[in-house]
This record gives sequence, C-alpha cells and structure tokens, in this order.
Amino acid sequence: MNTYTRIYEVVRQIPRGKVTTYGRVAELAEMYGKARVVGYALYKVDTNSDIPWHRVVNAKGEISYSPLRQGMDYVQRNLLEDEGIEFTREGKINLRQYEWISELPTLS
DNA sequence: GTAATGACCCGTC
DNA sequence: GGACGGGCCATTA
Repeated sequence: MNTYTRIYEVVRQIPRGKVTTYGRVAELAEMYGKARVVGYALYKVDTNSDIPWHRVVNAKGEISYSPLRQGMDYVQRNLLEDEGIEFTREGKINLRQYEWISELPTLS
C-alpha cells in the first residue's frame, strides 16, 4: 500500500491553481514508467477525499474522465476553473502555463 | 494459482 | 502535423 501512499502524498502536494500529469506524479513518486498505477490509485480515491485528484491530468493536458464518475465530468473542470485554470475550447489545459513543476529542473 | 483489465506514456510509422 | 502499437505494474475476477 506504500505505493499508493507515495502517489497520494505527491498529489496532495500539488499547489492550488496548478496541475500535473500522471507521468510527473509517477516520477515524483519514484516510479517512472508506472503511470498506470497512478491512475489506478486515483481511481480508488473518493471524490470527497482530501486529495486534489482533479489537479491530475493526462499527458495531453486533458482531463482524464473516469467511467465511475461519468456524468460528473463537468465537476472537475469546474473545480479547476475555480482555481484559475483556463480551458481551451477543446477542453484542454495549457500545460505550458499550468503544469506544476515541483522540484524538477525546468531548463528554461 | 492464472488471466484480463485499466483516470496512462513513449517511440515509431 | 496526427495516428497506431507495445509496454510498464498493480488490482480485480
């Protein structure tokens, strides 16, 4: 279970108004290449949990909808918009601007 | 115990 | 520039 705990810790550290990708979370959790597990971990997370699961998006910068939450997809978008994140007309997020870089080098 | 699935990512055509 | 396939690991049936 420590595996999931790592992921939760990382996701919990995402500042407000920023988003990150599954791959980044996996890397921060020291599990590069296991992005799938990250998605699985968030899958188990409950909507009313203290984990900002809505700040985690896929590498394309789009929101990952869960079949479990179909119908509530707009909720995630609303939460992100409330944090100041803008969406394109395609429903995508500009990762270049809102991607959380944590402590990784940005090489400008 | 085996087999299949999944909120994904990356390299290649 | 977009589309396709393979692969990573843990959980569930």
